[in-house]
Amino acid sequence: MHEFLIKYIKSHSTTLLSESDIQLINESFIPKKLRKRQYFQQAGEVCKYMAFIVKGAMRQYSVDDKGAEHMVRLSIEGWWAGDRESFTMLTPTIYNIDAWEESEVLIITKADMNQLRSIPAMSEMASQLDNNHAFALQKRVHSSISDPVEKRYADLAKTYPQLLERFPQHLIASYLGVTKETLSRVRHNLIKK
Amino acid sequence: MHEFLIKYIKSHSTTLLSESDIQLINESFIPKKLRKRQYFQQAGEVCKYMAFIVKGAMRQYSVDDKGAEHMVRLSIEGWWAGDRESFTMLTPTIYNIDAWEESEVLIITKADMNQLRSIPAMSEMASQLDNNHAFALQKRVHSSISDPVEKRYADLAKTYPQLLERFPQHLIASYLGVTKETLSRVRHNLIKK
DNA sequence: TTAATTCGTTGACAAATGTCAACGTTCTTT
DNA sequence: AAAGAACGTTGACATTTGTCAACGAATTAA
Repeated sequence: MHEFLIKYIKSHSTTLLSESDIQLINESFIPKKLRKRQYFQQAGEVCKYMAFIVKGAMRQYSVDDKGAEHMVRLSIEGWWAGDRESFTMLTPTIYNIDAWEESEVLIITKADMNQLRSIPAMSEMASQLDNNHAFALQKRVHSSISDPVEKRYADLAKTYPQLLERFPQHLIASYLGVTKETLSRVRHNLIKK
Repeated sequence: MHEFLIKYIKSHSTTLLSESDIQLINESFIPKKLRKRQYFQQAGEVCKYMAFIVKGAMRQYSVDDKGAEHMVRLSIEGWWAGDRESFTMLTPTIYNIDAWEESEVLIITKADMNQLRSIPAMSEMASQLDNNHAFALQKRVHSSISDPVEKRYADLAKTYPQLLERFPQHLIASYLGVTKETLSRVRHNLIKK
C-alpha cells in the first residue's frame, strides 16, 4: 500500500531515499479505508490529518445555509485530501471531506509531517506540492473572473479528464460554480459546435 | 527605504535578525521607483523579480482577446507583487503588472531570494507568506463558486477596506469578476438595506 | 484655464444563469 | 426481481448579469 506513495515521492523529488527514510515514511503514514460517503473530515473540526489517496475518489466541500453543497476540490488516487489552512493553522475547518468512492488513503499528522522534513526528498516534494497547489488555485481564480462557463468546463475537461469520468456532472457543475442544469445546457451547446 | 521591509520581516517571523542578516537583506533588495502606469512586468516575459511594495499601489491582470483586463490581484504598500508561477518556474507569465499609483518597491531576484533562505527569519517569513497566499486564494475560489456578487463585495469591503479606497470601482469590479455596471447596481442595492 | 479623460451611474434591452417541476434512465439496495 | 434513489435532461419562467449608449461629475493633462 505504501509503494504507491514512495513512488510518488520519488517522482516529485530529485534526491534519493535511503532504506531508513522509507522506513520512517512507512511508519508515519497510517493506512485507512473509507467506505462510500464516509467522512474524512467534517466542518467545525480541526483537520488533524492529511491524506494521500492510494485508491478511490474524494471531495471537499462546504454546505451553505440552504443546505447546498459547494465543491472546492475533487481528488482521486495520487492526489491529496485535507484542508491545508486548518491543518497548518490548527483552526476549525469550514469544509467537509468525504469519500465519493470507496477509498484507501494514507494519513499523516502534522507532527509526523514535520518529522519527515528532515528527509530531503520529502521536504522537496512538500514544497513542490505547495507550489503546484498555489499555481492551480491561481489559475482557477483567474478563470473564474475571466472565462465563461463554457470555457471553464472545456479547460477542466482537457486538463483533468479523469475527474469527468469519476464524478457525476452535478458535482462537476458545483466545482465550476454553476447549477447542474446550466452545465447540462452548456455541454449541449458545446457538442453542437 | 529598507526599514519598512525589515520591520515587515520581523513581524512575520519569530527568530531575530543579526546586523549581518540585515546587511545581506539590504543588499539583496534593490530600490526601484515606478511612475503611474509603468509596467513592472508584461505578459510574455519571465518574472525576474519579486517586488515588496514600500509605497504605492499595483495591479496584476490579464488582457483577453477583446482587450478586456481582468484583475487577479490588487496590492498596496506592505504587500508583494510578481507572478509566483513565472518567478519560481521561470516560465513566461500571462499577467501584466503595473503601478496604479506612483510607487516605490524593493525588488529581488530568485537567486538572491534563495541566498536569503539561509537566514531563519527570512525562510520563516517566506513560508508564512506562501501559506497566507494559498489560504487567501482558497477563500477566493470558495467565494467565487459559493457566494453571490453582493456577498463577495461585502466581504472584500470588510476584509480589505483599503483596497476600496485606493482603487477605482471598475478595477474592484474586475477583481470580483463582474462588470462595473453590475457592481454599481449591487452597491446601490446594498445601501438600500 | 480649458480641453480631454476617467469615473461612476442609469436606462433599455439582450443574454446567461437560476429555480422549479417533470420525466426517463441508470444505478443501488433490498 | 422489485423498489427506491440518484442522475441527467428538458421546458417554462424569474432573476441576474452583460452590453451599449448616454450623461454629469471629478480628475488629469495641455
